[in-house]
Formats: sequence, structure tokens, C-alpha cells
Amino acid sequence: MDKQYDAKAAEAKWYKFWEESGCFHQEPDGRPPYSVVIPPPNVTGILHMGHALNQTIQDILVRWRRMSGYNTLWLPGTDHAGIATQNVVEKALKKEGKRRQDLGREKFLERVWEWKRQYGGTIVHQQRMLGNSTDWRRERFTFDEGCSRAVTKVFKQLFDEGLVYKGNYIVNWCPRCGTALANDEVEHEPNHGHFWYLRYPVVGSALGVKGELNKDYILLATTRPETLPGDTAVAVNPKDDRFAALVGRNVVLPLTGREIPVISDDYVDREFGTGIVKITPAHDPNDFLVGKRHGLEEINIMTDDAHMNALAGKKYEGMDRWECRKAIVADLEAGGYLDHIEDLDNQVGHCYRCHEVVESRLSKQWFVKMKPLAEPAIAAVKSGEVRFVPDRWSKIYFNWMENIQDWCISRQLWWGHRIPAYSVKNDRIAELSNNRLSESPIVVEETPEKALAALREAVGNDALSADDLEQDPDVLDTWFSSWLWPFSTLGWPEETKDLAYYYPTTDLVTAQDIIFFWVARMMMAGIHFMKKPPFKNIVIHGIVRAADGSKMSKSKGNSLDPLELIDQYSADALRFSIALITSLECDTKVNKEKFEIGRNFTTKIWNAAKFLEMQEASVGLPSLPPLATLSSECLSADDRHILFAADLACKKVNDILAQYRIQDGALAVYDFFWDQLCGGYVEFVKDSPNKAASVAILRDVFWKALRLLHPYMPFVTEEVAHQLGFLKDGESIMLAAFPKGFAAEDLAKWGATQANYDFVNAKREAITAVRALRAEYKVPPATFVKVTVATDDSSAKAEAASLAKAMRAESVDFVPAGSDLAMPSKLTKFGTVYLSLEGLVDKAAEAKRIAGELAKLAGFIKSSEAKLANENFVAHAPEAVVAEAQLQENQEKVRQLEKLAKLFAN
RNA sequence: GGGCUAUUAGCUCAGUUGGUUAGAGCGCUUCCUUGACAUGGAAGAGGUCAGUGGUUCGAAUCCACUAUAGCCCA
Repeated sequence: MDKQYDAKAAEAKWYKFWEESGCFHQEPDGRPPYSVVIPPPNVTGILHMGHALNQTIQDILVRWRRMSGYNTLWLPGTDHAGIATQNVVEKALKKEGKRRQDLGREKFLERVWEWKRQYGGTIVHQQRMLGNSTDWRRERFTFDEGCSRAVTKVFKQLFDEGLVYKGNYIVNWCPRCGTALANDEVEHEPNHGHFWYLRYPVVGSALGVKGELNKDYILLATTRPETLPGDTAVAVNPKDDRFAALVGRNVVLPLTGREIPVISDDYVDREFGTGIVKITPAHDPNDFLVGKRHGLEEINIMTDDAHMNALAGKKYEGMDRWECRKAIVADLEAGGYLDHIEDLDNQVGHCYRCHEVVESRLSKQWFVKMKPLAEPAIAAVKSGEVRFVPDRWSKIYFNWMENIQDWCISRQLWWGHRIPAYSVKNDRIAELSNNRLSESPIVVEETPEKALAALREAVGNDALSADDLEQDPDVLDTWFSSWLWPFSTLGWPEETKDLAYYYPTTDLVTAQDIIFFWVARMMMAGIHFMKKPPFKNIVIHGIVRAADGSKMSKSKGNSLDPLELIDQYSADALRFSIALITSLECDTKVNKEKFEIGRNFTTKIWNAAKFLEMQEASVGLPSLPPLATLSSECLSADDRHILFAADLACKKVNDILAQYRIQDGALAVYDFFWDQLCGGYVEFVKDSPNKAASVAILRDVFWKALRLLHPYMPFVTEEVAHQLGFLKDGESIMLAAFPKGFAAEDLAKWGATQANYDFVNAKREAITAVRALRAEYKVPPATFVKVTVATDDSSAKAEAASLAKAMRAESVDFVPAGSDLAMPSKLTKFGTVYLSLEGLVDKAAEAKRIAGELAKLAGFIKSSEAKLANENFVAHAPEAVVAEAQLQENQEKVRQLEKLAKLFAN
């Protein structure tokens, strides 16, 4: 083996091999399936730390299951990201001085597809760098033919079921993107705004705003004065006595002279502002609902790019909404309507794509009725059929699902699944229906041909031709295709073998921030269309944050690039580090230094492999005895210890991964490899009395360790497995069996027992104790010392040689337990170890140190005695005996220290 | 306003159904280049488990309240 591990070469080589030899791909068979669909990244995206974390977790689970005998599918793909992708292409067009309208819809879409062909592969290429074992032969795209068919079919079915409807409703509108947004595409952020207090004269009052409050005029507060021309009422709470006399009267809407009523509605918060609120049904979602309840007029005063229209009044027409705000405030002040202004911190909605301030806007949109879909999705989690990991996310899920609102699914974009709703052209309907209809019926069909047939029937005219039809210009929200991802990607609506075998998928792994966007909706779609929830377990992990806890963002410059980290530390290092520092319970804070952990571990593995190779060379690989031929008599305690430890590690890792405790698994395998294997056993092997047996054991547990590690560090484990000859050319560790530990009878035959395991751990404790004594008494590292161990354990003497080596002792003698030697000592589970101090020691300093330790011990003894004096403690505590033993240990320590105190006293 | 979560060593985090003197990694101090590995080894220092009260023989762990921080929804 080379002196150093070449990660870059190994990673390139093995990924190519895995992908080309079909290691990632399996076909349905008789084994149990384990399937996972990847959260499809945005096709315009590039790999970020969030992907690295999310996909590392998935790959660990997938590789573990694959090695454990499951027929495993991890399905990759991307989503078409309506707004984002359209924006990217529009930006490119802008450089050519064009707008998408200049090209026309068809030509523009060609451009987008062209862009997709050229750049859409970026992120899937980057995912390969991570080592993902995704089945690329099944890669899907939310806008590919199959997924698109699924979308159309679903839309029609929901329409036929009355669960999709078109309505004139208030929606979130992004004036920059020029499209409607779903509620959860709006991000609310704190804003330092103002409360403008306005006076509206009461109709019939002579004094108006100069008169008496709540008699001649009313006072209300608003955060959005520019919407004033759209006001159609002012409202008070029905329980608010202050304004009871005003309800039913009219007030004059300033600047317009329009008279609007004072209404009463429970929506109004008596404590907020003045307790009177202006109602603008066309520009505020709450006001919209109030308006519906009271039959108010809806006056839309803005254009779709947030400029004022003619209904806002001649003076304001054409102004942008912020400009108009200034103008209206100035005019209100000039007219004496402005009472005063206060500062107000509130929340303002922004577009999650472009960050423009979202405008509430009245428009015709398509919606999905969510309540009927949500109910079974709630039940599936309540019954335990689908489980959240960690469980607490189910509360968040319920909270959202139980307060669910209808989902606005139409988007005024070109890039996306066009809504399959058709009608007769507006200017043709009267003629074609023989003047029976003034407005065309809308039909929803999967193809234009079917739509034509349906419209012929609806209109009652068989002469209707394709040219008379028009399709709804809008497209569907990207999530309307993503929510079908777990089954559309498996071939639905076709009843494919894959679908029958791999659906429902097993685990879904995703971050907390898309539980609503995606997870909840997939639950609804899966249950509604497939009659089965789309997955059994929903594993939610945190978000990767910068070292200071803030969100990573390019604009802040605090983000880490996973590709850069791979380049610098290797993909294995990135994966292992991220697994080791990430708890499912909370967000992960990362900085560059954290990735050194993984890199150092890779180096350790490589060096340990080199050691094994050397040992094999010195013994002769063919002469290593098979483990089955070994028996207890020919093994040392350390041999038995590592066999037991390896067995323990295998069982632990399997158990931990079954609970999705990725971090604990990383720690367990790290501890086993570094501390047990390298720290303990390798040192022993160097001087093993039965070297051939020990090297054979080392080889066996090393191979187990590599496989335990493989899900975390796929590349280095593959490379080392081949270097050491565990695998032949053409084989892969990713298809090797995941270790489950040894057979119980083998462990028994080898004497690899818990007692032996504890014994060796005790022995290591004794070694540490002597090293600590050496350090305390400043014995130079090169000096050989004399050690005495007080123990009655007859097996201890067999360890004399290995103890001497580890303690750097010229002799290790044994005396019966309880012997009282006048030397510095430490109490260990192995026995009391004594260090002979033939060298020089500062007696005064020692005496002082010992006095300090005695004082500390006295404290412990006192508290132990108090416990034991407590009758309740003795009666209730099952560990009382242990506590008593503890007391004796402390008293033993005190005796030793007192003895030493005398030794140093003069 | 409604909901969720967190607070343990300088930092990032473990701590599984309450049970000896609370752990790991990084960082820090001291020492060591002896034949796998200085991307390493050895030994150390460092915590009244946010606070207060309660339950219990016993609380980092269970309960209540308080403080601080964060997230989601309205």
C-alpha cells in the first residue's frame, strides 16, 4: 500500500465503477424492498450543505439496508422549479435585450428546455461527488413525460371530484414575478413600519374632523394608507361599547368623498390600534373575508405589477404602491385627516423566490380543497401507520393539517404543467352556441381531443373545431408535481412492476422547512390517489447553519461549499464529519475545522490497514489460521477482548441505525475502530504470543470494521477492502454483507465473554494509572520503572509481559490484594497499582498535594455516610450495596493517601 | 396572539425507561518523533447540567413557574 491515501483518485475510480457496473440498480425480486425517493433538488440549483447533510443521511441508511439484504432503491431526480427556472432564462434573455413575450410562449419554452439540456445536469453531477448510491437509471424529472401525465391525470380527477375549483379569491401576489403564490411561499419578516392614525368624518356631522371624537369623526389606524381608495367599510368589534352608536352609520372616505358604512365584525381586535379598522376587501385577506360576510364591494385599485390603476383615482393612477403611499399620506395631512403617526413593528410577507414584498390581490385562480384530503393524512399519522422521527414533528404536522387552508395552485408563468382546462374562445362562444351562452363552459380533460369532444357536448355544437378552443394560460405550482413524486416516479399512472414493488416507499428523509410544502402534501396525494401513504417513516433533520448559528447564505458570505470541502478533505471526510456532528434533534452548526475529524479518521484507517498488511507479510497470509479453528486456550485476553468488542460494535451499529441515530452510529464505529482496534488491539498484536492467531483475528475484525464503516465512508472502505484482498476485482464492498456480529457458540468457544472484556478494560485502566503516576512524579518517558500490582486474580499474572511493555516497566510484580506498600498508588478495577519511587521526588510538594486529595475524599465520604445513615435510602435503593462498596473504596483510598503522607512527611 | 424547541466543559454536541464522583470531539496545558499513523501517541486542566420551587430515599433526567434564545403559524 502507498504511504498516503489518494482520496481523489479513489473517489473518481470507485464511483465510476459502482455506477457503470450497476451496483446502484436493482430490479424487483423476492427480497423485502427498501425504497427511498430523494427530495428532488431544484434543477437550477447547485449543491449546498443542506443537500450534503440530507443526502449523506439517506445514503447511510440506503447503503446499510442494501448490505443488510434488502432490495434497495434510492430514486434520484430534480424538480422543474417553475419560477426559478423561468427567472434564469428570462435573465439570459434580458442580456439579449429581449423579454419572454417577444419570443412567444412556444419559442420561450424551447429556450427553457434548451437551458435544461445544457445546465440541468449540474446538480446531479455534483451529487455523484458525494458518493450517493442513487439509482441513476431511474432518474426522474418532475416535468418529464411520465410525471407530466401523472399531473394531468391528478388534476382531472380532483376536478371531477369537486376538489379542484376556480374562484375569484384574494391571493398572495408577487408583483415582480407576476404570479400568484401559495400561502407557504410567502415568508414573513419583521418590518419597522408605521401606524398612520386617520380621522374619517361621520356623515351628517357639521364639524367633521374638527369636532368630537366618535361623534363627529372616528379615528382609525392603518399600516397601509395607500390602499385607502379601495376601502369599502370601516369595522368595529360588536362587543366594543365605545362605538356602538356608530354602527350602521356612514363615514366619509377621505380624498374620495365616498360614503362607506361602519360595520361590526368579530374579526376586529378591540385592543389593537384604536379598535376601528378600515376594510379593503380587494387588498387584504382578512378584509376579504369580512367583505364576504357583509356583502361589501371589492375594489381592486392596483395593476399586476403593483401600480395604482384608474380606480385608485386620477391623481394616483400609474404610481407605484410606495410612491402612492407617500402621496396619499401627504394629501391626508394637507386635508387635516392625519391625526398622528406611530412607529410599529410588524410582519411583512415577501416572495420566497425574489424577496419582493407580496401584495394581496383579488384574482381568478385555481385552488385545491384541502380539508377532505387532510383528514385521512392526519389519521395515518395518528394511527401510527406513518411515523415521524423524531416524533415531535408530528405535533407540527397536526397543527398545520388541522388548520389547513385551500391551496392556490395556479401560477401565471409559462414554465410548468399547463392547466388542462379548456373553453371556447370568448369572442366565439355566443355565435357557436347560437347565442345560448354568453360565457363558455370550462372543461378539464387530459388531452385537447377529449376537451374538444367535451366542449362540443357542453356547447351543443358538433361543428366546434380545435381552433375555437383555448387552454387556460396558467401553469401549475411546481409542488403540484412534487406531491406526486413517490409514485409518479415509479411509473404511475401505469401499473408498473416498480410501483407494485417499491411503493409505498420506506423512509423519507428531509429537512424541517419543507414539512408543509412537500411532506404533508405527499401524504395527502399518496393516500388519495394510491390509497396508501407514500412512506412509512418520515425522518426530519435540522438545517445546516453557519458557526455563529445564522442561516448560511451567499449574500452573507458565510456559506460553505460542499464541493470545496470534498476537494480539500475528501467526500468521505465530509460525510463522516457531517454524520458525526449532526443530531436529528437540532440544527447543525458547521465550520471548516469540523471536517478535519473525517479527514483524520480516513488517514487513521489507511495507516491501520498498512499495519495489517505488514503484519500479514511477516506472518505469511496463507499461514493465518481460520477463526473457526481457534479456541480459548490459544488466545490471549486481548484477543478475546477484541472479538467481544467487535461483536458488540456490530450489534450496536445495527441497533442504532434501526433507530435512525446516525450520529450515535458514527460515534460507535469511530470509537470501535480508533480506540478498541487501533488504540488497544493493534498495540497488543505487535507482541502477541500467538501472532498468527492474533493477525488472523485482526484481519477478521478489520474486515468487519470496514463494512460497518462503509455506509459512512464508502470510498476509503472500498479502496482498503481491495488493497487488503478482502474483495476480488469486480466485487464491491457496497454489496458485501453488513456484519451482524459473531455466532454465540463461536464467542463461547473463544472465551470472548463479558467477564474477559471487563478484565481487559480493567487491565487498561491499570496501565493508564501507572502512566498517570509516572506523569505525576515526573518520571522521564525513557526510564523503566518497577510496578507492583495488588490483586488476588490468578489470571492477572498472565498479563505481566504486556503490562510491562505498556507501562514501560522493568518488572511487574504481584502481591495479594490488601497488601500495604509504602509507595504511591492508584486504585483500579484491576487491583491497586504501586509505582516504586527509587528516583527523586519533591517531598514537600507531594505532601501538599496529598493533603488536598484527602480533603476532597473526605467530602465524598461524608456524603456517602449521610446517604447510608438514611433509612429510606437503604430501604429503597437497589444500588445501596454498591454505594457501600464505594464507601469502602474511598476509605481504602484514604488509607493509601495517609500512608503516603507519612512517607513524604519527613 | 397560537404552537414547537432549546439552554450540560472555552466551542459543537451526547447523556436511551430517574441510580456510584455527568461523557465525546475540537480547542487548551505538559510531555513524546520507539518500526502503521505527528492528519499521531501519552497524561492533564476545565462543568453548582439557565434559574426558582415541587415530586422522590435519590433529579441533567419527571412536574410547575421564571429568564434567555431560536423556529413555525396567524
